[in-house]
Amino acid sequence: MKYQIQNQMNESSTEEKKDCSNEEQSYNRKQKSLGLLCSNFFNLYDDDDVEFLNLNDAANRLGVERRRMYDVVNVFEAIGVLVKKGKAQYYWKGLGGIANALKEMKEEALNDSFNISCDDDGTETLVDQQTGSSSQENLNANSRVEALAAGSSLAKCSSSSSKNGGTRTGKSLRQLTEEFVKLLLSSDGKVVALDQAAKILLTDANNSSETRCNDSKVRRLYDIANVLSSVGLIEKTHYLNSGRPAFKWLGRQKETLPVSKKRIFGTDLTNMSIKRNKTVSSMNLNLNSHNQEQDRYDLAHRHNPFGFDPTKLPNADAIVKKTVTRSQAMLNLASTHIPPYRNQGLQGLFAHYTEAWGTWYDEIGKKP
DNA sequence: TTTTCCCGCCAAAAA
DNA sequence: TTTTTGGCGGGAAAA
Repeated sequence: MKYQIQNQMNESSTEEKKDCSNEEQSYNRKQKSLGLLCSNFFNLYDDDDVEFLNLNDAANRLGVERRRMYDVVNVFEAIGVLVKKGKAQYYWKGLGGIANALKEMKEEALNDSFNISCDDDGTETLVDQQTGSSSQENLNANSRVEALAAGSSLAKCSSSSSKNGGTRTGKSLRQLTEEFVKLLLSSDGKVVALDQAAKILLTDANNSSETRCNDSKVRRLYDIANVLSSVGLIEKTHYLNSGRPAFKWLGRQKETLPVSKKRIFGTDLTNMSIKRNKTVSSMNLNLNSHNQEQDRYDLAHRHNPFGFDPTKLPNADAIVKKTVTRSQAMLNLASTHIPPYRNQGLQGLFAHYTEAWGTWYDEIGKKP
């Protein structure tokens, strides 16, 4: 997924660099997506050396307005990727911070009154943890999730709690993210439909006629889902055989992927600053700020999916030789051991990495 | 047509 | 007061 997004952006950004000098640029919503922003965020900061980041700096480097950073940052905070340290200052925990956050959220979710469990024979059981009784029944997913909502603290807190103690009405994106994650954790790996999640998380017990309000807040669920999906915690799917959008919890599967610590598969880190209904000529594009050094960097990296050109490094021959030997070993490993990813996208991603590495290896091997 | 979700207004909160 | 934060919903792209 990460690769697809990066690559998609890379292709489009390259195209745009070709075109923007003399043609009107059409708006492409995918280039501005929160998911892409998240991927770029990780590519930019998910490095062992990064401890703190400044929101303004991040916005500049990622080429987005600061408002969009808040959308991402709040979700990242909820899942433990970031910790706010001060005004526009955040401590970067990265993927490593997700485990603890999930552990805490799982514990909180388990403390809810109802939980969905699955017996050895696959029969789903709705358990009332307060009475200890259980009733096996052929509950469909809707009724089970609704029952979960009725008995869980999710429903209770959704109507009244305000984690930040603020007086703003509604629920913060961070809070909504936490509750969404808890709901998914409670789903025990089962698919949760978007509208069900909305019903559970967004229904206000104090206001029974908030359909319009919830319509608005469903947008927030889309935002959250896109970020979580980008990080690899959830997978977007469809609910049963209907076309309704739904989400499946993947957990931290993505951490098994070869996540690069360097900028990869792209020459641009920024989301394109092309706005709806506007053309490039009217925009103050970050692309225009590319200096010659940046262009050289882009050129050097354009066909190198691994973010560096070993032939330009000191003692390049030795390094290339070492790299080639290592890459051959990795290729051998990859060809004999393909991780059994549950999700086809990840399987495909692994295959794509292998293929990309092989192609690059061949090119490097041909260099004199 | 409906679904998805980017965009930016503007008010609350913080400095 | 100014600046930062982020709720919110319009409306356009995508399906």
